[in-house]
Amino acid sequence: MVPAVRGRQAARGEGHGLRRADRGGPGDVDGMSGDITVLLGQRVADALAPLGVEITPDEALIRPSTRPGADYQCNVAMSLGKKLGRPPRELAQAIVDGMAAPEVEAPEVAGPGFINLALRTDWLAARLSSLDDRVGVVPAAEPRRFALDYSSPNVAKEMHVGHLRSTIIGESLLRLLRFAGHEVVPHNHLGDWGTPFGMLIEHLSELGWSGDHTIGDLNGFYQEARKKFDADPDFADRARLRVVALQSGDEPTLALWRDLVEESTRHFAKVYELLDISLTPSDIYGESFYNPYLAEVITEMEAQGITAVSDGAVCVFPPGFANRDGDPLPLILRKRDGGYGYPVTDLATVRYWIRDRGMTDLLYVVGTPQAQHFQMVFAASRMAGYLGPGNTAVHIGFGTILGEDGKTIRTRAGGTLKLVDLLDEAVQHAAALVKERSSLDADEQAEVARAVGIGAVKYADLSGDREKDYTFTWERMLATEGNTSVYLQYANARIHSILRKAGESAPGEIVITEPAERALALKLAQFPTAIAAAVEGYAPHKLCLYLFETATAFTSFYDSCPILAATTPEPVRRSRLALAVLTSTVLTRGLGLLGIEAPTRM
RNA sequence: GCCCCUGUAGCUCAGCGGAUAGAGCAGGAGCCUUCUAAGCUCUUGGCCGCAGGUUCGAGUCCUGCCGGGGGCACCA
Repeated sequence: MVPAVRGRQAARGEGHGLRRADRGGPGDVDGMSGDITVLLGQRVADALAPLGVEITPDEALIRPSTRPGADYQCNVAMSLGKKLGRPPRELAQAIVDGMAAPEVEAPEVAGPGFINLALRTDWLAARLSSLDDRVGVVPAAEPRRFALDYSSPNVAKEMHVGHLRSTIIGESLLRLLRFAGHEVVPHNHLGDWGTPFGMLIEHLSELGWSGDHTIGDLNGFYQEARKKFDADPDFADRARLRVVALQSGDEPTLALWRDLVEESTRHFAKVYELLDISLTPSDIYGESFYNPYLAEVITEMEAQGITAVSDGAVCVFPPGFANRDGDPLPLILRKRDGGYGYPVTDLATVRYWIRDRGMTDLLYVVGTPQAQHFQMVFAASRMAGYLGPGNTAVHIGFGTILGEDGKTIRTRAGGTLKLVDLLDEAVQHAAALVKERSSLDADEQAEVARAVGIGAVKYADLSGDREKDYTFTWERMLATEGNTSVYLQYANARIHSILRKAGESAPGEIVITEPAERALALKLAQFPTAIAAAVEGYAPHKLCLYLFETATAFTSFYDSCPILAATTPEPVRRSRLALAVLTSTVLTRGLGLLGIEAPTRM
């Protein structure tokens, strides 16, 4: 049985580096914080200090409120009252009495000890007027250095749906973390090494490789090689010799291997371009890259006495992991036959990025089935000292994409769905939708269809909790209503339409009078909170939800607050234009952080 | 057998120990001579899988069951 070429995404924590304390800059205490909940939390903390209670802004338990007349609530008095032995309502009142918060109306104590907080509308307006295109997001005061492993397709195979989520989620995290002020080095952990390459290279060699094949040929090529391997023992023997030749650096073998890698890299680049993914060939750190370090890693771990030989294999047994029989579960570093076990590559990865590249945090965007593997790798890395106390390693797992039948998505014939085919279909669906609705010319429609189709695929992937499976349906994905990228893009396009028609009217000072204006303004001011939530949890869906709420707030505003109508007084028009511009900035920026384009016309 | 993820409206999903659990779709009722109706407004719809526990307070935390998915030594 020949192992398939399987990489990270084939079938496949700890604490993380972003605590709330990392949020916001030094401006937190002087009212310049991007995140209003941090600002309000600081106000409450300041009010508590004279009472001899020290808390962080986070511990003030500021939460958005759904009650009429309140924007936020503070829940700290109940829990704190218990600890201090004071009635919660009394403590809440003491906080209210001692609170100096020019941004809020008079706070009110309610119920068992809630403090209701309403932002002053004029403060809100002034704040929005002061925002630039970062919309209030303050870069991290103490930036981290992240090594981000995502996408990770396999050489000699076309990308398929199994690579989609890692690629999309990873790209969004890359953009989010960088926007939040962190350093991020992406790396593409290609499946480009191991026993299957013996078979592939041997087959390639026998065919007389001319170098002008396409990856489409290579997909079938893989199957041929495999068939041959299973049917012809002589070929199988030659394939095994090729593995040895490859690993010992035989130049003709390596040359063929490089051809495979280069051809695959060209294919990946094409898919990445279509998907608007940042990864380039220089971000490739495939399995082969770590090959030279594997022996050292094993030697080091042996020298530390943390390895054991079991059934002839060199293993590490991180505590707390058991197999079916309840026996300790190993990470196999070196197999009985002398070959390397795949865990050692991941250990070498940890060592390389932390020790050699000086990263502080490691992120792995890999399917949830590999959760245990990563837990064990991280545990072993701690044992070996590759991960220190100041480092974190996080497995960013995600669920499976399901077809409408609830099973893993496949072609009608039952084969693996090629990613390019899927994306082409998305663009085609979008093109049909655009043609039906749009008055743009054909070229513009094609460009919009691309943005809408690709955006829909990405948004569908990003808008739910990433740990859950999700069902892939064109109908829901491309719905023009509801929480979809199309709805967000449309809202943004409408704004641009207004701006084009605004003529000599320019955005001006924001003055809030109407309820719909205030609701929109509040949403816009919460952009930094949404970014912080998405970054802290490595959870792009939190940004999606925020953007959807912002878009609905805008369309309600659009409906009830005419901007360019002749009856709208000039100052109001200028204020509303400013709100519209800011909304567009938020939507464009937000979609951009998800890796989705925001066309100005649709 | 052990471990991980998961169960919230008919459907797809949010929900951070806080007040009466929220959206969208679908269903029902309205709204375009006015900035893109790919839109807006109103509305019906819930034993948050079940049972205990923790506490001022549990969809949220803990324990045990039940259902769904996944993983568990030489493939990667």
